[in-house]
Amino acid sequence: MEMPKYMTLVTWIKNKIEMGELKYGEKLYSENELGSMFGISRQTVRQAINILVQDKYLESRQGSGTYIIFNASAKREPTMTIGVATTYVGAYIFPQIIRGIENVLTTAGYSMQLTFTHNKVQNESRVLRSMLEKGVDGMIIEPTQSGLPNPNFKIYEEIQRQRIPVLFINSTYPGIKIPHVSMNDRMAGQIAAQHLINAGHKRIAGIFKSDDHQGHLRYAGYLDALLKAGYEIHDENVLWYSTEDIPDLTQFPEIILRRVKDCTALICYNDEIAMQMVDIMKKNGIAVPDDLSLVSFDNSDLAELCEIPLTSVAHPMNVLGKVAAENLLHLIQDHTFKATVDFEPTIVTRKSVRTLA
Amino acid sequence: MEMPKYMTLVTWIKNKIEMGELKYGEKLYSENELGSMFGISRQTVRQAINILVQDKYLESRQGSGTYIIFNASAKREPTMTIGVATTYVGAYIFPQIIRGIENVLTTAGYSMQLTFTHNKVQNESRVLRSMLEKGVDGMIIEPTQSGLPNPNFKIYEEIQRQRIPVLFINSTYPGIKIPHVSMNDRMAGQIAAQHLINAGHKRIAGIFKSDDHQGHLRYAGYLDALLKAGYEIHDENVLWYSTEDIPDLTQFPEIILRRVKDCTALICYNDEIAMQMVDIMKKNGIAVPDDLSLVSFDNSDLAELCEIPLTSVAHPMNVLGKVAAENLLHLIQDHTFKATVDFEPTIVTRKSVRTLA
DNA sequence: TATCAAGAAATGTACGTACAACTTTGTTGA
DNA sequence: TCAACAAAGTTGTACGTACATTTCTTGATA
Repeated sequence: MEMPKYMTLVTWIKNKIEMGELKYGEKLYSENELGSMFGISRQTVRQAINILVQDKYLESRQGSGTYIIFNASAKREPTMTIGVATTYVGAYIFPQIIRGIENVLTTAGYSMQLTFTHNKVQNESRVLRSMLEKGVDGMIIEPTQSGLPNPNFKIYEEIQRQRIPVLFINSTYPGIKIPHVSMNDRMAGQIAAQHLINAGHKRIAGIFKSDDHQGHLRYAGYLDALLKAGYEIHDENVLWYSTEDIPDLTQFPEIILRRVKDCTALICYNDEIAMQMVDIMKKNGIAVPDDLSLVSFDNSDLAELCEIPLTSVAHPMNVLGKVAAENLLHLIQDHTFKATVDFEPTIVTRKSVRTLA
Repeated sequence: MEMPKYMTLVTWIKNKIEMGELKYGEKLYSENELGSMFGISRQTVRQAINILVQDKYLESRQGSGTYIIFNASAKREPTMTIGVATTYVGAYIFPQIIRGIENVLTTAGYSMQLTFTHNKVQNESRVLRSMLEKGVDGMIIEPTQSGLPNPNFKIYEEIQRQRIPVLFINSTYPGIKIPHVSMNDRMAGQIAAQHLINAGHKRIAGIFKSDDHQGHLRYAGYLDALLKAGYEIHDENVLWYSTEDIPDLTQFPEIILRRVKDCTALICYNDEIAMQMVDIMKKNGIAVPDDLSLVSFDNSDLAELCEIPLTSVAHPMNVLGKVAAENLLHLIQDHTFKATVDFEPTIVTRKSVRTLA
């Protein structure tokens, strides 16, 4: 005999549950019914049901019947662990965000299971599966490659099916219904450009990240401001880069110099890029801010410590982490909680922008 | 009927095991034997045995018999989770260390449960207890307040009793037998002082952290070098500070200025402090390095980004994290593995030291 | 002495019966 | 209308039998 009769019944019932044909709380067929349905004895049916009760798929109530319970989610006892996955950690704004999250979680008695995706979708996939397997009470995820279509959406479906609360930070995947806590990046882009326009700049170049949704939004905001001011858009002044190119950006200064030609200002995707730009400009005899004004994003330590302190649109950083963690805890309590927050950006003025006459 | 027959058999067997009358690996009576011993049918015996198999007391092997195995508590199954507790995360060298650890753990299929103690022993206590409760396969701990006697040693005893591998990073508690992976701080202190001595400096001040064992060691190395060179030690040139004072150090410049009086050089506990010193000196008309040479520790980003780039003794950072994680995984495999590593420090020369004529 | 095969012994699967304990539901009676 | 009761339905306990599958032992054979 290949598979014991009770085993075929086990898999049959499991399938029914996982396909959603038998839902949470519903009553299963009675032992006698199943017996006659499958042409097996009641004892054999009981054997199958016992296994599923052990695996927390079913629950038997004497005198009443056998009921379906969610195997992993609804009946799972809390692990008091929250899975957190950010793209990077090395430095920059990430440690601040993580600190914000950790503070809240620890205070609430949770612990944080932290992983980094290095902005690779395969890693995101692996991380999410691992969290599902370990059984976390909730997840805070910084989406990877959010500018591109997301291949992990099947996993997100499974997570939602298991009713595990998830919150995105910094970005989202367009078209996925998961709450997010981030800076309003479009408004941030708009503010950055507007700041330069107010300072009298008319021809403004931009460097944006192509594989992040954030990059797209900041670019959109940049366009908003230019269009509102009635200035022309020049495609040749916009440089898109993807994550893999970052280390090389300083290696090819001519590409950048070509973009900023005729421009009096440049908007950089983040402080890190802006700092590299300061370096490139210095080496090529372009003075910042006298010849070229710079505005960047995130207002990290780098903006302060840069040779020419950078005017930068402030990222909430540890406040964002704090709010994300708090909202996730709310979500765990109440699955209908509206957890999405868009932080209003503010700009911090330093010395990298020159006001034109 | 008060208690079902199969239940009385369950408790009887459980008792036999817990009383030590049936030991690990031994064979239980056969189902038929138990049946006749208790005057019950084989089916009923099987019901009892099934329960004990589920509870990990017994293990049935077809054709052979039923055997006693360690019950759940003694035979804890791996959680594939490593608890990591560092003091801070906000920035500085910590993200690098954490990245190093995370990389190794993730590659090996483990996940990292990360917490921060903020260098408070109460937090360390809470964190360790939580890890014990959650059940981690190993721990990487950065000791808090390692300069002071450790009040958590009871917990460390319990951890060792449960044979959970632990590894300290960056520091240790003197007198506790737990392996550690850190920089050789005494040698680092010695190298820092020697570098200044070689540059012709004779009167060298120092700022050290009093509540870290690291601080004590770096101070000891500083003394080593001065004594070896035959220079006098001046207590009034050494400033000790504790963690709580850090934000205030720039608030009381006169305390620092008093210490560096008559000195041509200053050794700072870390880059963060050194950077504050640069600030204070600038505000008080003391030029670095012309009037005062500075050497610091850790060789973090700050050393590079500082107004006056700092000569600093290099901290291995992410290599340290990597090695710590690797050694902990070794320890999990083999509890006798010698996991202690002292990294040999090297000094990175920048512009904060002036060579005296 | 070593090898192999048969048989004994153990657990695994499957069916059957009987009754106990409990829950649900519908009916009866005050 | 409500409470008590009865009946039906469901799972829980317990016994029995039969045969399958696997492991271990033993004895015969080369």
